[in-house]
Amino acid sequence: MEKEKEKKQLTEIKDEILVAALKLFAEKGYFNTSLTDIKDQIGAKTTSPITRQFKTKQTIASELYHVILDNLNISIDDIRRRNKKVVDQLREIVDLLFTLTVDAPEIMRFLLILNVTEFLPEEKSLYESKPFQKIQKIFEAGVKSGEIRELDPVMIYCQFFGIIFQVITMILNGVNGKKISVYQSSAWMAAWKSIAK
Amino acid sequence: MEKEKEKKQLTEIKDEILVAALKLFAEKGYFNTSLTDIKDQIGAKTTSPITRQFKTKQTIASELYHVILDNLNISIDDIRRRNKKVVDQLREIVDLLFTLTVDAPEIMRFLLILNVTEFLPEEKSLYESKPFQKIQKIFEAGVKSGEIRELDPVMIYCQFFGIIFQVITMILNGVNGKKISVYQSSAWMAAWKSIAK
DNA sequence: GTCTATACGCCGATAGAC
DNA sequence: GTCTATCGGCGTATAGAC
Repeated sequence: MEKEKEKKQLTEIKDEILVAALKLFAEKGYFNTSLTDIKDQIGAKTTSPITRQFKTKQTIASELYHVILDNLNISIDDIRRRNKKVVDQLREIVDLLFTLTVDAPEIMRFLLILNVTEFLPEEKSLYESKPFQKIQKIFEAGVKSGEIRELDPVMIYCQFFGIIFQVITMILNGVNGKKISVYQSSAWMAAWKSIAK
Repeated sequence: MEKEKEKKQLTEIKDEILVAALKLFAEKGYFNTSLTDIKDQIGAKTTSPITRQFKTKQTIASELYHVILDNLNISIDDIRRRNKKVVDQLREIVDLLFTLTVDAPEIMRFLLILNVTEFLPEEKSLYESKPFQKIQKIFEAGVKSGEIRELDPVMIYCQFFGIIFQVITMILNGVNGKKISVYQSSAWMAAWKSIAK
């Protein structure tokens, strides 16, 4: 049996910090969250463990953003591999986003509600990020295959994700209406219908 | 001839501060803007004129938010008065929002891109604000009159403004595509079509 | 790898002369 | 109503002992 370690592994503590930071950023925003808050959240006595792993507070947010986008990217690759038709791919992507909204709202708050460019000026916007560029390739394929109408690419993105993101934002801000699953299918239908041939 | 005043009027300086703050908030965000920045923007030597008119920095943002919403509210009343059909009212509201996007992008950035609740936790979200509650009354009337489909009220809002806001956000972030007027009419058509009977 | 202690800067806000 | 001067506080980040 492995002896219980008091001092945590590097990767372990790093993840712990990222999770804590994500939670706080999503709750209060980046600027309203201090390193002291993060320190309290992980139950440390000082901010040393944090500043050791990450040079600056910005680095935490930056790594967080990358981890989230990378995971999204992997999921989208998986979805593309498993589904042939564009409509099925998009449907699964929407399902994924709503699942995240319910199971990990912090992630969706970070992506949709926080203005990431305000504290990470170097980073690309969501629209220009790898996973969402990939999704725009899917739109393109859909236009070619005749599943999607021949609209301006920017408009396709805006119509589809405008609706999806607005509904998710509502849920994140706590609309007191129907069940989430109802909004999910309504959102999907409206978003798809707005671009489908 | 009136003698040139060195000391500015109260309301005059107040407006000047609000305009300066709006510009900087929209550019860099609330937290990246210091009172010193605002002071420089209005060409004062110290922050005294600012802290005299507004007790705190938050107050500036708060008054700004109210002024913007009040003006929007007035415009919407005017639009409702001048147009009978719901479709015409909504069309004019969309025109107004796009006009603001071109002529006063700071205002739209403040409303759509900044996360207002992060620095004004007491204030209502855009969705719950007076002018947008009023617009939801218009949606309601449209459903009654048969111009709009019988959808969930939240979904009507999300479909219509999801598309409109997403397009405006794209423009504010500088999409390098078609002319704005093209996006404007495309956005209107898509948004209206998504809720029209 | 975590602690104590501390430095440093910046910003918001105030007091009082002019 | 604007200036000079200054205070207090917070938050980031660092240095060095354990």
